[in-house]
Amino acid sequence: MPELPEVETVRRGLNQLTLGRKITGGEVLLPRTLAHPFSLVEFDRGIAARAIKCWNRRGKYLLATLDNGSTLAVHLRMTGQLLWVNADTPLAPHTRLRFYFEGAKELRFIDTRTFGKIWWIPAEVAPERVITALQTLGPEPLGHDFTPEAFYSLCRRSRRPIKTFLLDQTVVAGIGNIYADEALFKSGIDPRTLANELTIAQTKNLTNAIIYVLGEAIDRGGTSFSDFLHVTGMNGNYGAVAWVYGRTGEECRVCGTAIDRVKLGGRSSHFCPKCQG
DNA sequence: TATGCGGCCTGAAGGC
DNA sequence: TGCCTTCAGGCCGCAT
Repeated sequence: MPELPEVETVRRGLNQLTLGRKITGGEVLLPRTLAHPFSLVEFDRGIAARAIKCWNRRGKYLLATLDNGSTLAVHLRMTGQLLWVNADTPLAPHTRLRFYFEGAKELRFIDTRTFGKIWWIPAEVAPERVITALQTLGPEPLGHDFTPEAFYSLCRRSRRPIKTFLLDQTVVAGIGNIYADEALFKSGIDPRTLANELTIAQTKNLTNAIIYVLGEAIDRGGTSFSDFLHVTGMNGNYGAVAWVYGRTGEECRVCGTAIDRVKLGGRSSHFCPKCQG
């Protein structure tokens, strides 16, 4: 599922391929994919004849600024993919939305489980007013605001298991199940540990581990655990080096102990009972 | 206010 | 072989 590294990889790809390109129109194949506006006509009118100035990222949100100041936003959720293809490329199953571009190119939104969302927001409306979750997003983990001190201060106020805490996008933006497990392994912390029971040293280790695993995954072009594809259709390759995620029963790469799995907040957590004891 | 949990959704995998 | 159940998980809304 796309987390920060995958979304960042997609953003970089989109900036290479679509910048300055003019959208000629769109087609919404699954109406519930469109979160805003509700009217398909208004959406089509909003994006038509607009060029893409740049793609930015906030947490797991992709935000494109168009040449008239309006915003095109995309959240891939679990299985969403953006693919840049020639217009004559056969339509893949689960294609939910198509953006037509000059030069017989298309940007297609493909989403098996249909959780993904797309917004078009006019220039006179702040994106945060429509996508209200943007108002409460926590700091970017690879930004200057994400410090061990600030993170420790937040941890002190929560009695949730640290794994559940990390998945809260208001705490830190962009972390999902995969990288939460990986960062907790890297810092030697049991995912069931209550956030407010972490020591200063542990929160510092965890902060550094989050920054490390996210940075490494971006360098490798995102994970290939599940449905993630680069905009050109290439797989990322982080999955080959995962420490614990998706490795239940397999030997820990450090100590050889079998990787264990527990449910926390309805989500699977993978960990090494010895290294994270 | 903080926390937990169900629902949404579809394909894959496992059990019978 | 075919059917049924379970599982995967990001986010939202509701209940406690």
